[in-house]
Amino acid sequence: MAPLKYSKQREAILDFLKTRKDHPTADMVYNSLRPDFPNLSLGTVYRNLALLADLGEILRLRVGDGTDHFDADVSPHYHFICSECGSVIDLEMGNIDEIEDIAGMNFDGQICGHVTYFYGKCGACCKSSMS
Amino acid sequence: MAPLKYSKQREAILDFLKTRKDHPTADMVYNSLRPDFPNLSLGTVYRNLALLADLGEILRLRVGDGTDHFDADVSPHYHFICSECGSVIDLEMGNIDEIEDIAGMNFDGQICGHVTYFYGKCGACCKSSMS
DNA sequence: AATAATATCAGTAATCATTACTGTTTTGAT
DNA sequence: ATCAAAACAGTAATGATTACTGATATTATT
Repeated sequence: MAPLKYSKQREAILDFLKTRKDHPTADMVYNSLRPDFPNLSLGTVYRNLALLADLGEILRLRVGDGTDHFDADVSPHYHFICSECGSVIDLEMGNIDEIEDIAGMNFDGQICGHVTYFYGKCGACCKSSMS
Repeated sequence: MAPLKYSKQREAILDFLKTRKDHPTADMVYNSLRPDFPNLSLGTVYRNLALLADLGEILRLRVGDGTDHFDADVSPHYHFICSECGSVIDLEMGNIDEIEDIAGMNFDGQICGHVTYFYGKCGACCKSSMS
């Protein structure tokens, strides 16, 4: 209904996200692209991140630190958030979709998805806190 | 270091939360208490909810709808969020703590917690959408 | 019961992430 | 080359939350 037109800003935002494994926020994307796009608008970054997330080309991560993070890896996987440094890290783990079956056992609605974030102290923070 | 003093506003906020199973937001708490506390301040509600959450007397739920919900039931349990009506519903389900072990298998940090929210269509919305 | 110290309050202003608006520029089809 | 509309930059507005300020309430001490 609303044909999508090309924009080099959107392409740059998606390309940038694909080069990163650290799940940047909108503001990080904005600041990283500013050298190449001196008059890029923060609103453009937000609009395109929302659009790409709606299209399913990226993931929007609400990790609970007050600002959304984004991930160009849309394959099913989970995330860990370090309670100390705040970094968001991919987890390599087997699937746990059976938790939806467990959750649905005594529930009269339809469960069709879940989000899970793991918390704790990341490897780097573990090392640096050893005396 | 900072001795806690009694306040009837804080007591009322906690008491109110204990009467509810629908996980109200700060604004809902505020509006529900206004008849009894005509000059209650929204800031007071926010401050006390944050304080109670820090003390572990209530849970802060970041369900992803942009505004935090609160729960006076601090026993371990999970939540379902209806994608249609937005209601937050307690789930009665067995424990799934083994997902932390699964997540930790190929991870070099320490995992000490997780949050999981289940999404879908609640029982009421399922019924009302049947023609 | 009066006093003093300070936690808490009400009311308001400020902050921060995000979204909406407006007039201009780009895109893509004719 | 022309035109409709998608997208833009820049800015204003929104909404949830937090911080500030001077007044009030609570608690311990006299």
